[in-house]
Amino acid sequence: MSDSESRNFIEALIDKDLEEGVYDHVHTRFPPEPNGYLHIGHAKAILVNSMIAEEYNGKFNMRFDDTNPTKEDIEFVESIKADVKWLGADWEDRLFFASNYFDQMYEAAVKLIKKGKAYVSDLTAEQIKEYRGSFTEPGKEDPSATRSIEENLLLFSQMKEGKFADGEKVLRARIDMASPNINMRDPVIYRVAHMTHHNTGDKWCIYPMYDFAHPIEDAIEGITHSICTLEFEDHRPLYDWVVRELEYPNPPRQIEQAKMYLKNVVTGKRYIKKLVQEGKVDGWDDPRLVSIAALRRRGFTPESIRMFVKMCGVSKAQSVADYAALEYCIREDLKPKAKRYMAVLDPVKLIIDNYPEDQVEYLSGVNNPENEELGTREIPFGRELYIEREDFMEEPPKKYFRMFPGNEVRLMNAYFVTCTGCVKDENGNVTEIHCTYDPASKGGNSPDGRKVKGTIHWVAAKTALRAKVRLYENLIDEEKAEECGSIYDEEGNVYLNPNSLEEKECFLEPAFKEAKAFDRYQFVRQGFFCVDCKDSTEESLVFNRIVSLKSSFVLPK
RNA sequence: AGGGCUAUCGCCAAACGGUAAGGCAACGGACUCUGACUCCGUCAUUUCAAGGUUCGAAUCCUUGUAGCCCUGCCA
Repeated sequence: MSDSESRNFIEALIDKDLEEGVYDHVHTRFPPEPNGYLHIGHAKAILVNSMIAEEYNGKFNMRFDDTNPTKEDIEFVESIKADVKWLGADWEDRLFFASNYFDQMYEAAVKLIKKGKAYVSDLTAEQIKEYRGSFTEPGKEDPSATRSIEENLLLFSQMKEGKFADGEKVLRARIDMASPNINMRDPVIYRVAHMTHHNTGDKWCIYPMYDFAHPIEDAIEGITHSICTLEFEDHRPLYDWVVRELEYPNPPRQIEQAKMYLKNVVTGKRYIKKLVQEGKVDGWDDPRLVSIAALRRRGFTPESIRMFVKMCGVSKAQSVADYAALEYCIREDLKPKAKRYMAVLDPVKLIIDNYPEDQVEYLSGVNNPENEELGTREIPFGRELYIEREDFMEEPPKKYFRMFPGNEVRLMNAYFVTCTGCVKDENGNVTEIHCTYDPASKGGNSPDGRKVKGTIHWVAAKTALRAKVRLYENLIDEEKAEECGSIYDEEGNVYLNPNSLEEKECFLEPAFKEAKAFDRYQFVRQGFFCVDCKDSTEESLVFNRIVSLKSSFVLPK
């Protein structure tokens, strides 16, 4: 995942493990709980795990950590699988569910009880909390802790058999009620929950807690390096305790890395849910969001997200990545892949006065000058065209080299034209621009070798296709955020400008007739666009702007 | 008795006692049938702070400071 000179801390740890013979191979996993949609933050977890496996010629597992039926839903399993697959993380035939290990987990709990390392507690949730102590005070011994092994075994099997109501009994690990690490103060490892599980149905009414279940899942699957996020650092002693007490031969090692955050972007389920419910966004895959589904619909490629994750790197320092870095990655990826077609987003008519009235001719255009494999296409040309309103100025500032009266420019792939003037309505708005063309400059070059400084794009009026484009604005100018009605999170960070979706009617060249969902194009000087797979129909295309190009000519004040 | 973790350019991030990589962003300039792209150049005498050890410190020691996480029968 990076060059040999520059190893991140995870690679350094793995290198050391391999060198010292702690492990002789590498096996990682991505263990989501199926309780929501995946977002850009998960992409890091997925890709760091899978890329490490690839790098070390190891294996990568997909595993649903479904140990709490109260929060999970089968609905999410398929969407998570689809997203992980789309990102290119390959679990081959290793798709697992923690719930399939419930028998082994039960046996593991019995083993702990037999070792005197676990006991059934009669305390209520409130009492357990009270007995746990606080940051500055040690906890108190659970009165149930003195029960005999036989009694514990009996009680635990009764828990399993459904003899107790939810919350009536729990199984606790016996560790250290005075530990400065609160996770070690006899953590609950099994609770009673009479609930139908999406995978095991009504077979179980007791379910293992994360801290107990996770190390067992890893150990069963032969995971070597269990990569998780920083907030689990305090849980590592417990993770190690579990695999040690259960006497697994080659226990996995937990490694914690920082989460990935993006500036001015929401990943919190709570916030997104609210946006969806209030109708502020179109759903979990609204292109303004950063769920994997939204990024895909917006037009981001899996390659670009992989590039982004690599670029951001791995460390333990809490950090917030710049959205600009993600945009760089998609531009970089699409540059050689996207066909560069012409589209006019803000049209104004251009009339070539010396071009024959009813003539239509076809001109050849290269689809991507940087990638010949993308071929060429025929573009119809005629007397009346549409050009971008911003490509004409009656009184141009210095260094403006597009169209203005008296100036000659190139119509891309077509002819040199010289602007002769414009027609305005009673309000002074330009309604028509006039010019003359040089028939000798067909194809975009003049035989006499004269140069023009400007090249502009165009679409022939008669054959133009109409479509809808959406221009998203997700990089928020913090100063203007308030006036555009932005939504803030609890800490006051801007995370969505609800007005940032601007829809425009635009004109396209006829070649777009072939456009399909997920086709990506570069509209000359307008950035990269993707055909929206959700909203496009046979008759009407809808494009989402994936990312804009860097700023072009900006009018001087 | 509180514990754990982190601090290197606007944003990521290397450097593991031998004299501060790289990428993004930004800014100059060249080139151009996309004012994009590409190219070339600039961008940390200094690593949260203050002391100390050393010929030599971002790296070791001391004392501070700041941020994040932990008192679910969530993961």
